[in-house]
Amino acid sequence: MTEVNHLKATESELEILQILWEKGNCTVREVHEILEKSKESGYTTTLKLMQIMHEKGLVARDTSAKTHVYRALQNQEKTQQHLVNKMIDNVFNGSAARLVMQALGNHSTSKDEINAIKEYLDQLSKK
Amino acid sequence: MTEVNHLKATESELEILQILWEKGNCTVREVHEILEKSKESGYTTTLKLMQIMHEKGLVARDTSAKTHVYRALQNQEKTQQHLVNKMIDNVFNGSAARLVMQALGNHSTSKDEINAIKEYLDQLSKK
DNA sequence: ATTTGATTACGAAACAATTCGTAGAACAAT
DNA sequence: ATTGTTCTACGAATTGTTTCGTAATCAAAT
Repeated sequence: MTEVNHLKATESELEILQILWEKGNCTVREVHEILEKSKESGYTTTLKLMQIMHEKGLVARDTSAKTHVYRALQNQEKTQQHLVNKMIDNVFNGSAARLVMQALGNHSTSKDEINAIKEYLDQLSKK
Repeated sequence: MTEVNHLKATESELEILQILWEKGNCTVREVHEILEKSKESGYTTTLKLMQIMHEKGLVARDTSAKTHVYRALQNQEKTQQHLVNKMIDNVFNGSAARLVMQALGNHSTSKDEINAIKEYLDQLSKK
């Protein structure tokens, strides 16, 4: 268990990681433009956040050109896993099943999604 | 849609709500003793937190005796729902299924739990 | 070459959350 | 009634996060 990771990202940092995971490589401006859609905040705020993330080792950046290019260093799955586990412990008293049902209950899920999950469960059962 | 709720609890406040949900009515000391097991912090810290939660309307308290007794005012399911939805949006790009699989993958789930979820899925399918 | 515009760097303000120390009230035990 | 213990109240320090203003740098356009 080499815990290389476990720099916990803040709420805002997660939003940015999110974008980097999806887009791959981004400039500050690109990130900022996406952020702007759902948020009110200035460009230098985004910049600062990404600089801090770099200090913390959450992202890497290429500074060879004037405009720096960032990419996520945190692994998406690991981060998701970590957050989900935390949530199960903190909010669902350790019951993954409860969280699952809660998640499926409201967040109207398509038949395809439901089937995908069923298959997944079958595989799990076999072990 | 009477939004009575939606005072968002902080991380620490959630831990306390958790305990109150499980135990029902608690004194500060009871809460603190449980908290202590997983956390390093003083009694007055817990007290202060619970006082703040009272100000915010997250908990009610009975002050008729010297030692006050607290209980949660936030509804557990609603709070869970809210947090899960937020997580699906923020961290799983809107896919509940992804969260579910992530949740089940690592957090070693018992056969009983898996079966419970399957049944639940069957019910969902029928609609 | 000068202006204009976009970029980074960075300090510091503003805000939020957590932690604790200390004082005083309540009460039980002596 | 005095002492010791447990409790609440509350201010204030500490720590963490987010926000922005300003200066410096660079490059493109005039």
